Amino acid sequence: MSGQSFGRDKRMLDQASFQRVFDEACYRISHKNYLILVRPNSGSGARLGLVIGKKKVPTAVARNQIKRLVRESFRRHWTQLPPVDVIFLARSGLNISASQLYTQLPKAWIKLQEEVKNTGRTES
RNA sequence: GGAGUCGGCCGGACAGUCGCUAUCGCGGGUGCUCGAAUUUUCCGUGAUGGGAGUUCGGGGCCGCGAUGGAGGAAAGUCCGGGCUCCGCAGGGCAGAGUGCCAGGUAACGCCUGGGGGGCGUGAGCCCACGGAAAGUGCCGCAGAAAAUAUACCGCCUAAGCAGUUCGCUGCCGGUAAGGGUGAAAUGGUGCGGUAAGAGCGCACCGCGCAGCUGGCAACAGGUGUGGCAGGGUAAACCCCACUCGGAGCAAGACCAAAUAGGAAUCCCAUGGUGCGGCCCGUACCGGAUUCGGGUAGGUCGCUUGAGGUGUGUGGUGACACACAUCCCAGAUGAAUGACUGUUCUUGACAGAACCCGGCUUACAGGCCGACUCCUUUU
Repeated sequence: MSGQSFGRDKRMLDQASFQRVFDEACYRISHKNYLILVRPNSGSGARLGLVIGKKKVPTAVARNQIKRLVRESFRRHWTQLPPVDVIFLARSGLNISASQLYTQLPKAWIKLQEEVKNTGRTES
């Protein structure tokens, strides 16, 4: 399996997984336009979940674009990430340009990686 | 050349790398799952039994390869169908919708053709376009009066009465021509007529009625006749004609763990516990297998269809028919993308969610065809 792939094992697929992260998120990375919640998982690698509300991003085209950008960025940086569940939440006003979001996200992944390393917490 | 009308089409392109998803093919890659076989083997009971392995086949997963992968509006969810489930003897009422005529269609509030009215020099465009003598309601402001009519400014003084300076004045009246108000004032114009006037009479126009001609019809034309009914509003109630059962793919169908409870059959023990002093009796308490309901979850529904394209035939046309040919998204925490490069005209509105036919709304820019008006040149 290549590190660049983005199969079903790297996505959060059911309600239960989402609820676990919402209930006990260990880390959160906040930005004006989005919020990232993180919780270590027992699996083999990081998994991504997306929450893009219709009220936050009104048009379907914009929602799709944001999802694709975040997924793409996650896919590229997956090898650097510890085994955690990540939820990307859109906040209102996330209608910024595509390239802007794409350049911001790597910083968030690096920050996430360092924070997990420093605290050293893992799934017990 | 300029201005414009109508109809149709396109909605950046190409290459490379890395991804997502569906289908197909290949691969003894597979520690998952289902079924069958088994001369294999292990465990266990009081009894039926329960695993493990091997072989074969299917599915899933994994790898590789090939191919396909958002729209003209996918949108708004405003109409009409298909498809599901529920309801339903038949009829009526209520409610909702539609509303010139004919045709097309599975159906429509859609489309086509025609009629009528309005706008435009024109190509063309627009119309909720049945009924106001069935009834009810409403009609601001202005105006005398907004609907069983009425008389503000006016006009007249013929007839009757009174007065008189014999000019006329007043009363009783007549009238709706003119003015003024308004979106709208009880047909219009002209002539006659009259005291002044008035469909009071006549001509033409308008309107109503009757029959005639053309047309399937809406309607049009012309003939005769009636002096004229009588404001507007029906996207006010209403009347008339026609149409309509309800819910929606979270429809619906199937498979089905774990846990709890239920039913049936078999097995052995005639055992334990409660009631009881004891027997009898009665209630509850095992194991195995099977069955039905059913939750999480999964599968189907799910894309071959009132389908696209081409040709021919019929029709003014919407469209229909025949033949040939093609298969063109099917996701489900929800795919159809990202990056790099080249190029042009620098890319708008915008994302399928059961499927079709419409309507409406949004939209950078571009292409094609037909037609109209103006101007110039030959």
